[in-house]
Amino acid sequence: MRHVRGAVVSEYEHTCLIRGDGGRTLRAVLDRICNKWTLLIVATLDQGNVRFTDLHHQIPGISQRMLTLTLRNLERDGLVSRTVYAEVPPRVEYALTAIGKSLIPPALALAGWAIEHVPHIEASRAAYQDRSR
Amino acid sequence: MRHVRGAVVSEYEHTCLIRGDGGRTLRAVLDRICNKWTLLIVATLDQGNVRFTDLHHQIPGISQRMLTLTLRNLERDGLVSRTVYAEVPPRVEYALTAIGKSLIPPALALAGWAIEHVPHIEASRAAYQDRSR
DNA sequence: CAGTATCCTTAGCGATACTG
DNA sequence: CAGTATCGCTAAGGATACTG
Repeated sequence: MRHVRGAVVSEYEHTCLIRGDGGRTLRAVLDRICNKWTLLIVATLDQGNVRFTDLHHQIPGISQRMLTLTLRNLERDGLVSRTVYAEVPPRVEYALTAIGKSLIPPALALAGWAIEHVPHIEASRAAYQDRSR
Repeated sequence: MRHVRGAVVSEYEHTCLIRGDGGRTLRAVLDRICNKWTLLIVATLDQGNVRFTDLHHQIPGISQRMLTLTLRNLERDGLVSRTVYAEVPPRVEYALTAIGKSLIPPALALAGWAIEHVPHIEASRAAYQDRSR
């Protein structure tokens, strides 16, 4: 319960965090986060410094192209740091920044919700299919 | 704390919630949630029963088409209920189901993160732009 | 009021091949 | 090792017009 201009406001008002500016702030995040590989990469980088090839091996199914692109976006947004070592053969290590790390708890909240509810959602989808036949 | 091949492993192991099945469960949710309108609609429906036209007015910028499509998907996944009243003119009310409501806390976690970090992220993007000029 | 139907553009992604 | 470059597909979404 919260108070706004003296009135007691029920829980639903919290959702103004979501609807706030017409959803623009939330969407700014969703647009960066909700692509196919970002959260997987962030979760993988949570173990510390990781090299390009290690990421490639630890994330099944990702192509070099998408790994590079997603890492560039994460670097550009300041969630991931990229360190190049002047060696031969070249070595590049990626790591989460403080902001990158701070993304993990909310991501875990979503993952927890997923694990809890996805089975029911899939059942619901299947039932919906049957109805329209 | 857990041990892997004799080494002590810290918190990062929590992220197996995300990486678990190669990220399939999490992606099943992200795929439904991360489109442009879903979370906005869910947040708007948190106020209770809402009619189609009310949703249309309360969500700035959404087209009839996308409102219908997104609502259908939410209904199909069991997050939203749809009630048709046999009246003239027609009346249709949408509401969150229990599962739909349960999505709000994780969504708020993400929205909170967004509000806290998006300014810094945008600054980082701008700086990145400048560097490549 | 509460939708459908149609057309169209763009962004995301995969596959493949090549390189400093 | 750590990437680029190019091509091609598909799905998301917007604009507009129509309807039981």
